[in-house]
Amino acid sequence: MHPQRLGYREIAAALRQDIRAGRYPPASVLPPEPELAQQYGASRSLVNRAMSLLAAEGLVRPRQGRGTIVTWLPPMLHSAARYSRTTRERDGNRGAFDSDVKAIGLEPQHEITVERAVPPAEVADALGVAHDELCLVRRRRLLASGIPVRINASWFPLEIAESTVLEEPGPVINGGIKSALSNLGYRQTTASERIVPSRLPTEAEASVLEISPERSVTEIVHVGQTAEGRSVEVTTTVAPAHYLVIEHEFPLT
Amino acid sequence: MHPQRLGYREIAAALRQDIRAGRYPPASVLPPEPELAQQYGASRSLVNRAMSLLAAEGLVRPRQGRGTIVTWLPPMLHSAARYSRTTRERDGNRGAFDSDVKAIGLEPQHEITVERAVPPAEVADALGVAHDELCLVRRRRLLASGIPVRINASWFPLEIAESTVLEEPGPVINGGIKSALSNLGYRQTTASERIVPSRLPTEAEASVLEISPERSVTEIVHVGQTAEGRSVEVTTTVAPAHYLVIEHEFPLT
DNA sequence: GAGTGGTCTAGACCACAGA
DNA sequence: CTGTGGTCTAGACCACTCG
Repeated sequence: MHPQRLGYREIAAALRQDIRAGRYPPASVLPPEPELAQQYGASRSLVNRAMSLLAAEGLVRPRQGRGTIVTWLPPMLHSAARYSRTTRERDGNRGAFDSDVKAIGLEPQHEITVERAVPPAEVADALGVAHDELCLVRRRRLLASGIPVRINASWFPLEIAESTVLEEPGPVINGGIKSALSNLGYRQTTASERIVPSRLPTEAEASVLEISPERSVTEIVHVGQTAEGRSVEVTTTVAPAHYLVIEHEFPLT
Repeated sequence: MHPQRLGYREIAAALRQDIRAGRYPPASVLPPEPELAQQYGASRSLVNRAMSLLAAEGLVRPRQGRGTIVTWLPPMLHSAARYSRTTRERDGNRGAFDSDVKAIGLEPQHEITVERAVPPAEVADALGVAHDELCLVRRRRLLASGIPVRINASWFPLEIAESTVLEEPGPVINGGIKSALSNLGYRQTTASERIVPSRLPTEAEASVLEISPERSVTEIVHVGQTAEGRSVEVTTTVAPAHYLVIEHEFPLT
């Protein structure tokens, strides 16, 4: 099949190209490693090492006993402007996510849970609540044909969110979270974001996103404030690195 | 030395901890792989695989014949607010970078080149010039004790920058680029940025940043515009992923 | 049970840097 | 020349999934 002996980087490159070219579509299963080894005239160890590269890049997700699933999603999903401020505020990206995923022939899925919990210290500080204070948290997990693409957690002080529309379970809040908060008398006028482009996932994140522990993630922490300077919403986003592109625009003084 | 047999992830974890704890400081050289193999009671193959993990994370840079150099830099350099808008505009981050690097006991270095070149299509489009039009480009490479930390390229239309202070070589432009452009009659009022948190480097980038091809990078494309909507400056930043943290604040409408 | 990926070894050869 | 990391093999055993 392949005339020359290839190195594991070259095997990875070949598979990478096949995947991006659509020869192995997203959510499909790659041929087993022994078969690929034969195709490329290499040992299975070598193919396995090539696979580790692709897994770390996020193109692929090997699972013991089940085979290796293609987790690469074409640029459409990452691409520009969709995650811009206006869209995000309008509907929490739900619509944009759904149409992006459908556009590449996959099935968008949402999992939403609403609960009361003590936020991590970083979030508590941003919200200005005590480290042991219960808050309301709305968690979402977005998937494309079973591939986890992003997780969100939106935190609100109980004082604000208790027994409001925010505490209702269900996939959509009419007009979005910021609109709902505004109706409750907490209109946000400024927001700040901290972006960590790449870090290793926590164990919990790796498990929920179904990625290997060495696959890095991008984290965005969004804090919304009212005109009085009160932080009323902290939303954290964690996605496997490369599933996100971020755009923003700002005035220069 | 180590009672139990460790897996390569565990060996990597042990080394990771040692590095972060300062047992192997930045820019120092790790013990050779055979020695580590003996320490951990494992084969060299295993240690080598652990090293691949650390290299992909960017904690370490193994070089044939020379040994494995620690390239991890403590959070101080990444940490918040330093790369915020105000600082970046003030002095192109030069001061902040120098003091960050010195604070961890390393030597900051800058390499600056100024030349005329045809920009990549993406930059040409952003500047609104033809794809074959010569532009002025100021390139910088920032290093900490020989470890490349970041590369920048600032592009300007020749029409604006020809024979101005922007074309002078040398490390600093008094007051920064935006100030210089303002003095030339091109005051910027808005900027937009596109952030690609994680992607594989081009060959050229991997070479200039001295990273392996599978070590991902973060890219920021910054476009500055005048009140008339003319793009007068495009600055691209590429850094090994995890050397950057980004913060910004914006008004909500 | 059969087939998948996950891990590991022992040893080998190579490319490169430096004394 | 020696010692470094880079690559590769052949084979082994394990853990997991599914029929």
